[in-house]
Amino acid sequence: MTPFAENVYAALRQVPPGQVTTYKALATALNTKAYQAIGQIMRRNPDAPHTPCHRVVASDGRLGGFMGQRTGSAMANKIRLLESEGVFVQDGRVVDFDSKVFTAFRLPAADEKKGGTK
DNA sequence: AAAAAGATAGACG
DNA sequence: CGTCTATCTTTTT
Repeated sequence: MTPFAENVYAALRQVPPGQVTTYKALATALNTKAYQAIGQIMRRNPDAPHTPCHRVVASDGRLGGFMGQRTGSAMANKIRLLESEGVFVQDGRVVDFDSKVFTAFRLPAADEKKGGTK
């Protein structure tokens, strides 16, 4: 597990159901510009399905590319999952995306070291 | 160790 | 609207 990925998960995990985040938001939360790097980690998803990569969308509100394909019935299955959380997707785009984008990350890279209480 | 690829975003014409 | 570049990490050879 890479430290960077850990931060990505920490931020992604902060996204509540019914909401979605964008690569840009994650990158900003991690104080980095590697939008692709974040997507890269998602693609491998070393911590799947613990990491809701389907909850991450492009800055335009589009789904982007999840299972390695921007189109396909397989992706439709993922969309169905989002609907279950309250995130509807139409035409490959998130409905009311502007109101569902979550960018209030708590800056996990700050010091989520977890040492517990001590 | 080095090189290539990757699910983006932004800017320019 | 379409095309190109910049950015960082991960993975593979």
